[in-house]
Amino acid sequence: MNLELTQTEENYLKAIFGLSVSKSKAVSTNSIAEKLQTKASSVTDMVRRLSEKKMVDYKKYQGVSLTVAGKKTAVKVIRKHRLWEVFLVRHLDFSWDEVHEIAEQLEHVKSIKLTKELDRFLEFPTHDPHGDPIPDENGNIAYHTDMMLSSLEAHEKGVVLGVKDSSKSFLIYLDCSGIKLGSTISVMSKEVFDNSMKIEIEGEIMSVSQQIAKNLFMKKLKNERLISR
Amino acid sequence: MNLELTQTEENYLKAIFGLSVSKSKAVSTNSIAEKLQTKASSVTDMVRRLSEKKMVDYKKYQGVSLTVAGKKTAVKVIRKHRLWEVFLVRHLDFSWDEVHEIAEQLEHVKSIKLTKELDRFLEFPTHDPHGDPIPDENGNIAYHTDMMLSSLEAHEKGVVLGVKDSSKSFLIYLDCSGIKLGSTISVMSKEVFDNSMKIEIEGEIMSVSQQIAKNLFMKKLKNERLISR
DNA sequence: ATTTATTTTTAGACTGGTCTAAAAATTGTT
DNA sequence: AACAATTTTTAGACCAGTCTAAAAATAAAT
Repeated sequence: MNLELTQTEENYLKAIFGLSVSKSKAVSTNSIAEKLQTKASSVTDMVRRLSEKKMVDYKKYQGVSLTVAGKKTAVKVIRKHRLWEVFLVRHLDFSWDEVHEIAEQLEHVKSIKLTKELDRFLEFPTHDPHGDPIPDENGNIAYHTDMMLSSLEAHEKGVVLGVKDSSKSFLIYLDCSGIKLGSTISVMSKEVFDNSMKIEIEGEIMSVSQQIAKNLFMKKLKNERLISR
Repeated sequence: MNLELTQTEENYLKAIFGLSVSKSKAVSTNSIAEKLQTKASSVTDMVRRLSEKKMVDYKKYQGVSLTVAGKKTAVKVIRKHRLWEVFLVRHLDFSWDEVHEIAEQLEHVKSIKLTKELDRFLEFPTHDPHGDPIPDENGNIAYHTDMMLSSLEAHEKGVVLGVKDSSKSFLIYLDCSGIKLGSTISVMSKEVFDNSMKIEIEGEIMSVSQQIAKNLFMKKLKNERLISR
């Protein structure tokens, strides 16, 4: 058995990692299949291989969870992915909704020195262009425990730190609406019946659905209205 | 049949391209096998596939040659390889003997915009760290027709432009000897019996074998001795 | 608790890429 | 021209990764 991991295997580990963040329990075959756009039977096969390589714990019909080695590998790949995203946006003029698929390829390039030097070149960034934290060399992740836009109340304001859903369509929506990382948003009012919000951003007033508001990480700002009173 | 090329297929095209530069005739199965460290039977299989994809012309027992499409693809991959090498050396503190294997991975990342932006970011370099020319966006390659060190005569001097053999061991040898791109070398004398040369480089005097001298591209400099006469 | 629905796994087949061993074609030598 | 040596191709097998279709296990519903 070859101990080196293929790109596919790394992608499986990443997917399992992503799924096990929210649920602390074992991850189901079907959920992995859905996330990777493949079939459950393929997942079963792969999970068995990863189990032989001691990357996941797996008991038939009981789902999978990452071993320490598996988690370590997944985090390394995520680190590379996010570092490349920073590079693409900062130096190659990509916008944040374009970088994902390219980073998906770059994340599998194998060279410890490469990752290290890239990190240094980028001056040790802590977050990628979507606001997601970049794991450090030892695999530690500084999750930001900030609130979502949806949990801000009327007359409060905050700064956009990142997105939870980083699907292309969502990112494009944000671009079109002029919502960027670092944008300051003031909540004007909240509709009771659908939880949509009227917000003000750089002078513009617009409405966002709860769906949108639930996917924007915000840093709440001291409310100036209170101060000026 | 899938028209997208796999990394392996791209590597075969690159190898065939490399082999057909020197020999204008069709390339032999064995030479490809040797270059790619694989077996002749594997080459036959792959060449048949590439032939179906109209990337090579192939007649049994008659060797292979690239079609226009095949050459175009090969050159694109080489372009990406060399651009990444420039990036690694210039911005990530790699030395020229370390970059090859990483560039072998990066060259397969698929994104037209990526290549374009990388080129711009690097300010449109014309040569990679080994002195090899970087094909332009249209696939044109500016081969330098300069001479080898071995063809310089005693009392002549020149500047190191690049290497022909870019094997790791050779590059390491050059590093240790203090021979760099841009170094000025003066030929002191040539031994008749083994064609080795006594050279002077940055004040140091050393001896290089013909083997070495035949693999260094040089730009001959006007001989100051002649001028001062 | 038995039946039904869902999830998961197996079995078997396909593709891309590789190999070994043997057959076929080409080239070299006398 | 005939034999030997070399090169190239075929045949058959294997691994990684995928699929479909069917079987087995688990979960849900009555």
